Formats: sequence, C-alpha cells, structure tokens
Amino acid sequence: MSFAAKLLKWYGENGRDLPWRNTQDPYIIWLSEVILQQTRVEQGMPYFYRFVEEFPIVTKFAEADEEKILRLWQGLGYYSRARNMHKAAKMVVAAFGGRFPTAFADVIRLPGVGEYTAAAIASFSSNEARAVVDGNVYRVLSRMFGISRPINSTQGKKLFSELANDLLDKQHPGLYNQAIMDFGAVQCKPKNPLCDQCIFRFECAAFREGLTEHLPVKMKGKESRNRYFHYFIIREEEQLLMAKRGGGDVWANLYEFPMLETPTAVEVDDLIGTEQFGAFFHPFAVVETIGPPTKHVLSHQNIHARFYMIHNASALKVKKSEWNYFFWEKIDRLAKHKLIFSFLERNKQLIIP
DNA sequence: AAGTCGGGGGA
DNA sequence: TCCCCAGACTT
Repeated sequence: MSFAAKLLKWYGENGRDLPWRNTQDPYIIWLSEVILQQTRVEQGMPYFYRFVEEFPIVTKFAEADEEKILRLWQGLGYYSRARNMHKAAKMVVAAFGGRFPTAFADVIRLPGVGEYTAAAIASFSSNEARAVVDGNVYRVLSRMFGISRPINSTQGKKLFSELANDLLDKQHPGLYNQAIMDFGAVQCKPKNPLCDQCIFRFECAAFREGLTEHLPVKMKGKESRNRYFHYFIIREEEQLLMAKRGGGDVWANLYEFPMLETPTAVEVDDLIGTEQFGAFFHPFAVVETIGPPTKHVLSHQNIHARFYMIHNASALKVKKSEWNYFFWEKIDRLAKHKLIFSFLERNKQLIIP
C-alpha cells in the first residue's frame, strides 16, 4: 500500500472532526486557515466560531470596519493577519464580485495567503492538487524519510515542498492534505510521538535509527531582546486616556495606555527625572505605582512593563487630542492588546470609577 | 537569508 | 526553561 493510501486509511479511522471540515466554501476555509496560522486548533476554535457568526459571507467581512475586526481578533496575536484579511476580503469583492476564489493562483495573490494557505484553500474547496506544507508535514516527512535538512532553510523548504507534492494523492488532494496534518497533530507529535502503535513503524527512517526526537531539524533564531515599557493610567472623570499604537512595531493599531519606553530598567523615582517623562508631565505630577512589574513574553522580545497611576490629570503636558480617550464602559469594546487586557482584568477596581 | 510579528500549552 | 503551533511578510 502506498504512503498516501495508508495515510487515508489512518485518517478514516482516526481523523478529528473539526468544524471547518464540514464545508467546501472557500471563504469559510480561508477564515479557518488564517486563524490557524501558527495557532493551535483549540486556541483558534472559539475565534473561528465568532468570525463565522459575525461575518457569514465575505461581503460582510469586507464591509466591516477595521476596529471591529481587530476587536474580534483581540488576544489571538499576529494581528497583521486580521488587517490582511480585511484587505483580502475587499479584494475578493472588487476583483471577484464577492465570490471567493478557489484556484491556487488566485488565492495566493490575496494578502495574508502564502503557499500553505493557498494550497489548503485550493485543495479543500475544489480538490486542486496542491500539497500543504505546514509544521505537521515537515515533522512527518522529515521523520519518515530521515531528512535532516533544516526546515527553515531555503533549501529545506524547497526539498520538503517537492517531496510533499510527489507524495500527494492526486485523486484526493483535499482528503490527503487533511490526513497528513491530522497524522502529525495526533500521532507523529513533536514530543512523545506514538511510535509503538504507528502504522509506519516499520518504514519510518527516524524510528528505525532512533532519531525521532532529533527530527525535524530547525535552525535557531536570534534570542529575544528586552524592552522596558512604562504605562500611565490617567483618569479624567469617567474617562480613561488611551493611545492607539502606530505601525512598524508590536501590536500595530491596537490600544493601550499612554506609555514611554526606556532602553534599560528604570525605577519610578529615576523615571520621573528623565527627559522623556518631562516631556509628558509637569513636575507636579502625582505618580503612584500600580501592581507589580509585569513580564510579558513575545516570540522575540520580553516586555518588562510597569504601570503607574497619574492622580492629577492636569499634570499632563501632551495635548489630549493626540490620543484617544474614552468612557470606561467603552474600554471593553476597544481592540486592546493582551498585556493591557490582562492588566485591566486584574486591576479594574483600582482604575474604574 | 534573516528578522519580525503573539499568545498559549506541553514537557 | 525551551519548543512548537494548519505561516506570512519585510528587509
């Protein structure tokens, strides 16, 4: 029996029942695939339901404003996915009359849709013969065939992509693609794979040579840098002052408290003496530290955040028109980012009137 | 080719 | 801690 045939048999007996598998609607598949980029199925699931509910068809998605989309995306991370989806939805309306394309060549031109997602949409919605290559596929193939070429090198990507397309079941591309990813997620797991009851136990190169835990090979990236954020909570009557982040940095276009960043860790007494602080506040500002220093870990930077209450809003130098400010009831409806979101949850009683 | 973009879970 | 997750985009 061929590799593909064994895989399909395994899938028929062990495949997971996931909500986006019960449709061939390319729009719904696109929603699920973008949400699942670098995201575990369990984490993405509630977001998938929310987006389908809110935007059942692509024209609804295209019509929505970015604020609303970002708010729905809040907490999921990699927010450029949400912004790119909005652009893509508008393109589908403009270029395809609102009928979401299924062809690989069409969908890969949409922002936020790369090789993987285009292959997924094309194969699941119209059975176009394009092999998906995601983290699961890298792991299954590298172990099965004993390939130690790094999966994040240019050569490695090319090698695995060609191999994946050679192995693809051209008669059932969609089913095969689902099968190999499920096999990677359920059976050929990153840690503690279930080798002793694996259907490929006698053919798997890694199992035979005891290399399972050394494959796939991945080159290490740069270690993450440290950043020091100082957030100021400023109340005016029933309002909390919030600032919208710009682009070119983490949390683009999302809301947070007005803040300044220092190149090193700085205690509050020293912070007040800095030039940056002086540009924000008059010397008579009353500053109180709120909560403990908080470390927020991202994939490539460690954010060391401190929060301060400014008790006299009149000490604010900067024009408020440069920021957005809101009634506190509205705070929950803004696309805050995770760090601010969790701070608000913990300290609501301290800062809400 | 390397860097950037989040957050959460498992071991 | 470290690594990974149905990756894509920019430099």
